[in-house]
Amino acid sequence: MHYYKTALLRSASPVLTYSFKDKLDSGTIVDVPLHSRVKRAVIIEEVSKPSEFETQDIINISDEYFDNKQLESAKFISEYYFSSFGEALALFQPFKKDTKTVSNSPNIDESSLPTLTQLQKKAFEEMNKNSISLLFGVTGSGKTELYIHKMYQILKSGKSVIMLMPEIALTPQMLKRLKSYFGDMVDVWHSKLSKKRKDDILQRIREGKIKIVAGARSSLFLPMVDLGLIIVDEEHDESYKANNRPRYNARDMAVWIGRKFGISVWLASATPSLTSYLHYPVARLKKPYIDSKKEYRFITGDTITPQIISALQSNYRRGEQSLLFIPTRGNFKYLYCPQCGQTHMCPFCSVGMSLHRYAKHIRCHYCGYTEAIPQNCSNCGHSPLSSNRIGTMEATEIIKESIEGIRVEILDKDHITTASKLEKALKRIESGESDVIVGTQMLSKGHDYPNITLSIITGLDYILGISDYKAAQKALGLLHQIAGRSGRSKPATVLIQSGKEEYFRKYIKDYELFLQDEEIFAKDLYPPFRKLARVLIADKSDEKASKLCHDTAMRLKEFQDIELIGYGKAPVEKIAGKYRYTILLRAKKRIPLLKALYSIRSPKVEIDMDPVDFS
DNA sequence: CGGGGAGCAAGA
DNA sequence: CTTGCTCCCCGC
Repeated sequence: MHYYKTALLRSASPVLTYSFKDKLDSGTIVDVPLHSRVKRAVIIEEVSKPSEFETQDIINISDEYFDNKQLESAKFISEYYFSSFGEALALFQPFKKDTKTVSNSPNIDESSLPTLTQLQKKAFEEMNKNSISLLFGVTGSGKTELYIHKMYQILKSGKSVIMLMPEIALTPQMLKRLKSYFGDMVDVWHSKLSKKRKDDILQRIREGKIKIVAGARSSLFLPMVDLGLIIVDEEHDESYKANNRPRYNARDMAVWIGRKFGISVWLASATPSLTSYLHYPVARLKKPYIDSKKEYRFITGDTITPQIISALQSNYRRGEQSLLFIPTRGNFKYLYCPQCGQTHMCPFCSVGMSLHRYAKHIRCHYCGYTEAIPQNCSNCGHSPLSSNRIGTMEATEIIKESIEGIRVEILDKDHITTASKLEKALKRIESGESDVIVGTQMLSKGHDYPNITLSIITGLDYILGISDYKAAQKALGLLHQIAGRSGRSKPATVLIQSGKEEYFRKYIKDYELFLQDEEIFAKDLYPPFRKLARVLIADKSDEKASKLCHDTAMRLKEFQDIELIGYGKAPVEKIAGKYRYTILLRAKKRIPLLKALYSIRSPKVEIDMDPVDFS
């Protein structure tokens, strides 16, 4: 009889030991009995007969298995991101035994590939010098052409490609474009595909027929035959971080997998994260494809002002298309100065403090420091401070009331719920059936709107003031991404609603200059110079949660080489009837941080490594 | 995760 | 003392 440690798929339980008459390989997926039910589990390793308990027999051996790379990656995820082995393995799509694979290098005519400009060629060579590198290319500089050339190169060597994109940037446009070069060797992958579609795609991936997958973060775990390249498009995007267990970051995992298994990794963005900018060799791609004229003008106010309406109106009369950006209305309000754009900052964390009007205070989401609601701006003394925010619906109503006959397209999470809705909306925009596009962050991700001649960005000071160390990166990123959506074919105006003209003007033309200043801000405080971890505690009993939070924080306080930034009520105090508390930790090195976190590990606390969401 | 035993409250 | 229900432990 043989004995095996097995991980129960999707289960938070630790690995359990089962027996079987034959020798089994690590990674084999089997059925095991548990509590008189049948569970899917994965063979981890053979062990000697356990003495403390009677083992049960494995019921069935499936023809599916995880390969060694998947096992190793899952092990890392479970250890670094604090999940069970079974939860981490459940991220992966298994291989199937006896699958016949076609491992040919496909026949593509190199001359059919898009021609690269001199600048693109130079960036391409630069990118190929290292196995992991960052393509820092402004919007419209033609990053996709470089992807296509690199994909061709990888395919020619008989290998395959995963291209990660933020879910909502996964447009039919991109797929169509890739298909025009690589035909049915390309397909998509995301969580909303039907079971049938997924099975079909999986089979073709396993057979090696699909050599390029463009997909959301879960695509990283597909059973590609001989993976040679991972592209992470829009690498700065926070949606690469999973917000439930395992709380992995797909961008960071792409790099980990690349390093570990010798797979090339291309990170790419017009507005890269400070972390990637400082960590990886950078290839710059500066000049836009069509270098059209863009004029930046700053306007004041904090809602849809008459100035905005009149700008929209005159652009509409000229028969031109406009774009209006409105920040997503988040869970939190921020007090900011309508005069100078300043938000009240936490003296300890250098992040904006959020407004809790019912509790009559402002609070830092990192350390919990609170102050009475200030009456005057801490920067210029102006009073009163503002916390007004409007949504896409209200903005649309105002526009429609003010400008007769104007056709408005709304692009936000509430209106664009499916891929087909997005496709239809983009079609209406392209064909000129819409005069104004009103939208949230969704506007900034990957879509092209070739005819926009007026972009208006509202509420930028609100973004800059949110309680997040990346607030400035988000605000500047948005400005670059949205401004980059306009003036693709003709001169365009960008109206920026902000009291911080001097600040934003400095960085409009060059995001790299911003990153250099951001580096100074992050030193000694934030990633990549410091590691952050968040502990989340939730319980139906407020007292229990509060006590556990306090006790855990006290235990963490004892550790050397880690810093307890703060602990207490979470910014969102209650979800689904459970009271929420958080602890935020900072450390210079990951090892002492992980050590401390392992000591408090329990089913009652959730650990979030490298958090991006602090709510 | 999820079955089932412990432990406690209401019912007869 | 039975029945019902929640919580928490632990599974192999």
